[in-house]
Amino acid sequence: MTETRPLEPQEWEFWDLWMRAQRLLARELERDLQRECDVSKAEFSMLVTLWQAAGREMRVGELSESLDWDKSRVSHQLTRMEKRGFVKRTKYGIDGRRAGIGLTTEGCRAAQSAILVHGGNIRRYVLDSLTPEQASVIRAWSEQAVDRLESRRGETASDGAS
Amino acid sequence: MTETRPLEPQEWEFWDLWMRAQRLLARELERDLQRECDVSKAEFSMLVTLWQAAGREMRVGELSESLDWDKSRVSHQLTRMEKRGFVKRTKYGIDGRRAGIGLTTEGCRAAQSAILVHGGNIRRYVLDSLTPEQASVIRAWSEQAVDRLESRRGETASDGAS
DNA sequence: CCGAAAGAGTTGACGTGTCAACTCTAGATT
DNA sequence: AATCTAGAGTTGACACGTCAACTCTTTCGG
Repeated sequence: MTETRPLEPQEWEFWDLWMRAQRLLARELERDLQRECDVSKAEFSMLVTLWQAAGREMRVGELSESLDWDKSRVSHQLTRMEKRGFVKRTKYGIDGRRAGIGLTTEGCRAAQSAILVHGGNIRRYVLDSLTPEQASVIRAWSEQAVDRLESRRGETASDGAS
Repeated sequence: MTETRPLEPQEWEFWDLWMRAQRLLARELERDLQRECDVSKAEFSMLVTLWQAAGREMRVGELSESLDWDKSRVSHQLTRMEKRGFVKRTKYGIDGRRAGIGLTTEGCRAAQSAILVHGGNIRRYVLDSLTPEQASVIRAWSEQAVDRLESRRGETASDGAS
């Protein structure tokens, strides 16, 4: 019933342009982060999340929730970052509970510097060049999109808004 | 040097929201494409590009240019898609020239169906829910960003050796 | 107490993406 | 003509992401 006619050329062009802008921007930001801090985007996300936990150890499940990453993705990333010396898995007590995750000193250092540098890049590449109107439209669109897409996940779950 | 003060909390929040919207949207679109057409995003891009070449064979270099992908990325993707039977590398004549790339019958079929389905999803998930004002602001921002980022590509030449 | 089910985390296989090193040919240099 | 070099394409190593299968502990039902 849903007539699936192909996109009009100008629709494709619009979509293509938009996606290209996102891709180029993401590429530029990630390259700079890598070059200036020797930290990848995935590492950055992980570092920020652990950094925000302010020294407290986090469980894999919390990281997964907070980053909106698959648990297995978190685990793989932790393995890589453990090798790099950014994080450590610390076993819980004798009760056999699984690992808590914490930043190493090296991880803290990297997190601080990366947050500063990356924040600066975001400001320079993006925020500074947005007109107030653009910013407000983009914010509105983002809210709209996130609402729609996140509600889709829990379909039958509680409304969440309390 | 530009003073690199950390982003204000509301700036982070804005950036975070925007990125989350992009991420959720991309995830949703890719999942649907995968589920409905059994075609990944990378495969889709490749299929579309070859499809637009209207049966004509393309060289790896042209694909690389047209997709804005690294040549090695193109080559790896071709290898995978050759295994799936979507594309074939056809050797040029006896002059030893390298491969030309073409869609197989199977590839054509997949391209047609994926373009239809994916286009429909883009329309439903995105285009239909954009107000004209949002669309025009997003288009303007995208143009602005693409201009700035694409012009930057030439000038980041590796200096050092004068 | 024993065993099934549930929850947390890990692992392996594989597709994707990047970087650097490599092969092969063609055209330029001498 | 012999070689050097530039361009095209491939390959291997490794980081990133996803999916399904697995381990281990806790918990719940008999």
